[in-house]
Amino acid sequence: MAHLARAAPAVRAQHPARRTRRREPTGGFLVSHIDEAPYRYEAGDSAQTVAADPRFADLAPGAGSGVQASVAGRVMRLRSQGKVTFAELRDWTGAIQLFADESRTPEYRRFEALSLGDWVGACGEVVRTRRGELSVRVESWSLLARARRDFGDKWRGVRDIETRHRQREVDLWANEGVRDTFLLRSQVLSALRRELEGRGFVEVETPILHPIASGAHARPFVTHYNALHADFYLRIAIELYLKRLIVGGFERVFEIGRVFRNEGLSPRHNPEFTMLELYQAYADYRDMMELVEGVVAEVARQTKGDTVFTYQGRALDLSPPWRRATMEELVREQTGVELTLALGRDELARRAATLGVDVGEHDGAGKILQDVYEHTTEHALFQPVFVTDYPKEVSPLARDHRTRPGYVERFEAVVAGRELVNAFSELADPDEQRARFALQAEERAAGDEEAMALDEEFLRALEHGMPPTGGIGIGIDRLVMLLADKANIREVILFPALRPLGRGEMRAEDGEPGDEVGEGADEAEAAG
RNA sequence: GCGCCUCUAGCUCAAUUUGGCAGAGCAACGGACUCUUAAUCCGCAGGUUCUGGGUUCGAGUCCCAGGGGGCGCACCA
Repeated sequence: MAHLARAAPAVRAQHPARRTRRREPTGGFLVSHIDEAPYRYEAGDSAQTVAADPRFADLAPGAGSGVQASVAGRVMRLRSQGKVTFAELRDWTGAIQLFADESRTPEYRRFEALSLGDWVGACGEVVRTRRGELSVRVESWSLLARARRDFGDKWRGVRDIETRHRQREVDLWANEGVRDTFLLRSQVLSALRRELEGRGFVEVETPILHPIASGAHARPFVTHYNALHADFYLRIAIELYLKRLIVGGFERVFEIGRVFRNEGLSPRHNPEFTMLELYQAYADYRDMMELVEGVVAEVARQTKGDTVFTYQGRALDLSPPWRRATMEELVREQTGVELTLALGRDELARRAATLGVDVGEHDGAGKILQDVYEHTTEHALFQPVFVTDYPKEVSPLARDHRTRPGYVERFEAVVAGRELVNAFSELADPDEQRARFALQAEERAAGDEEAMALDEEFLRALEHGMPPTGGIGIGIDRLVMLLADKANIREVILFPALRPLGRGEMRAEDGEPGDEVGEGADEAEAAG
């Protein structure tokens, strides 16, 4: 409270707004017949279709094509040269130059006075300038919208990371490659759906507001449903509802959606992130491995053109089959230390300590094994690997391993040192599942706030009978990071979570035009 | 939550190691120019140096507290 009072927004707002003030040019041609801010504009061509049109490929410098084109976009470069002006117009597809000259362009002086960032629609003959640049000669034009703020340095764009993430709309225009990253993200989602549908999977949508947040180890966000006088939770996983659909007869089902976990931010964690969860009846975790490596490789092929590419300077090969190794094999490989549940809790704790891994008082053998793996080994696994056979203790939803007591049939696919996929042969026995939840309740009682909550409706569903089922969860943001070669998750999320700006800061930046005395007249006139 | 780093004009950055009048490029604004490609040239303007205290004759610079951001740790399947 104290710091809010000190922000004194009213005082700060009296200072001149920091935004770049753009005024109507005062050259004596304020009365205009140029259509400004029309309700619609029909551009028959895109920058790309004009630039790539074979009819213009051999157009000689200084020659006209006799073909009319009509384009719309933002003015991103402007070079005025007396009685001719060149403008680079950028639209979704690319860029095309506009060429205006005093003799042909209506209200040429007004065109010349455009600002960078203005939205313009223009049409005219496609010509090649004397210097060889393919251009649309402006024979009519509209000012579709004005830019009253600029996009930063013409050459270097906007470097400030905070601005880039808070004002993504600016980042998208100011910095090269940003749009491509998000376009790639869209293509990845699209390819995933295509691949899954091609394998007979059906996409569904289950609730995001959950009365009980379960299905993962995580703390939820809490919200309140007024009509029901009840607290609800934003989902931390999609799992339990999807398995109920398997019970309901959806044999191959998936959902791509946002899940929410109330935890810290990091270059690899955003509190809301996109998860793909998928369940397949009659399948086990080995089937899931084949599915994962097949689908991920295919998505890479469709979006990157290859399953081999560089990630953060290192060659990464996603071609199937991926290596399969147990957690214990990998730990031994990495540390030289033999760890197995058969050693017992105390011996495991001793060996963990020699590896510099802290062991909690309540940690069981399984938790210790997992901690050692995560602290010593996971980050070192760069090429894709299926890490298999997790301790039962840390896997309350996975089915007992068919041959190894104390373990479950679970794997994580690790790529570039990070978990990309978590999957298992699903536990289907309702009594066993209830017992697993009971163990989780004990852990919760012992202080583990992330221990999984018991979901009675899910247990009832299992009592109706769930066939053998394989299931997987894929972190979509991390998959996109890999394919887009980004080290920070915020680079692949359009609007990542950031601390909200204080009221004072917004106020100061959005000062009313009136607080600059003497300039209001120009703006008022221009509006008429 | 803890530690380290960081915050200067709309944007990108300067501001001698060791405190001495806060600058440049870009864009913006006014103007010149009939073929530009980060055009060029002339002119003009632009600042609570994140905020609040303190030390000092003097603070962008040093100290304390707070805020935003980055990275690491913790947390986190």
